[in-house]
Amino acid sequence: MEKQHNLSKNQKIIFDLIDKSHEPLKAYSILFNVQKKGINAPLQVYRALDKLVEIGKIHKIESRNAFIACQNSSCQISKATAFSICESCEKVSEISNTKLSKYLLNFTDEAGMKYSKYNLEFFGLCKKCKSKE
Amino acid sequence: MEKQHNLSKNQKIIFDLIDKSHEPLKAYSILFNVQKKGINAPLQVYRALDKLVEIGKIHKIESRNAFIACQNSSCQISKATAFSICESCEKVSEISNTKLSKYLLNFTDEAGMKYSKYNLEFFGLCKKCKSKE
DNA sequence: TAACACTATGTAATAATATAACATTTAAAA
DNA sequence: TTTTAAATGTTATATTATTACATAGTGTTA
Ligand SMILES: [Zn+2]
Ligand SMILES: [Zn+2]
Ligand SMILES: [Zn+2]
Ligand SMILES: [Zn+2]
Repeated sequence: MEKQHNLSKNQKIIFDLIDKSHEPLKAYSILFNVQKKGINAPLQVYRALDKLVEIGKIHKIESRNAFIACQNSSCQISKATAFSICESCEKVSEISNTKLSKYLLNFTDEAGMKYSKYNLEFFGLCKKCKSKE
Repeated sequence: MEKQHNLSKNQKIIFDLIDKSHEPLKAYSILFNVQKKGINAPLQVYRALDKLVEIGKIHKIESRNAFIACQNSSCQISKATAFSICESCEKVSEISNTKLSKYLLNFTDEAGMKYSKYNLEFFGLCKKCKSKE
């Protein structure tokens, strides 16, 4: 059972926008879209994003500086994330694969270190783009 | 046998700086450090960085917006990269592990897709920082 | 209730990261 | 040589993110 986080006003506005979106959203595009709701400054957006990332409701796609809602209700820890990114249409999907996450959380490096946190981004062509080639 | 890339003047200056460094370097820190060599503008740095990433001489640490020299002579393709990042001292090491890369390059997602390119960043505490806890 | 700690908000200014546009030069290939 | 591609130089600007400071709400506890 995960801890219940009651989102604040700004957090809820911004989460709802990201959650409704079918593509990753960038901070300033979010800002533009929530100005009618009274959020006027970048910092208001970044603060909400930081919190939402921290509690695992959204993830940052590092290679794109963009944010998507978590698709995996069990990953609200937000510490072991994997995504597939289409290099043609920029479609991003979260990968929820138990075997993969187990493998990576058990991975031991040369120095014998294990890591409880990782971010993995796969790149390629999505099905749709592949068929168009 | 990899293709030999003869670096241009700016590329060589910037690669040498990154290669000598014991930590990832950020673009504007690079700019500052090469101004005495006649490189004056951000774009000159970014162009060299883009090329060096493309040919696999350096990698970008996406979560840090910083660049390190490739430690793995066989990965000049620059398409399958893994790093460990210390969240305390920010030390970054490239992970060269055949089993890991084989596992990830063979990974098949729910839709049956395989990916020939990925970037993986592990986070934790390095040995030194762990012992200080 | 009052005092306190903690979280969130509002606002302005600015820092840090990255690209667009255009002119010129150099190097490699045909 | 002619042509093509790659690299450079320069200015301006776009995009992403944080610092600093003031204020307001929320929950806890004395
Ligand atoms: Zn998730
Ligand atoms: Zn696609
Ligand atoms: Zn490498
Ligand atoms: Zn460390």
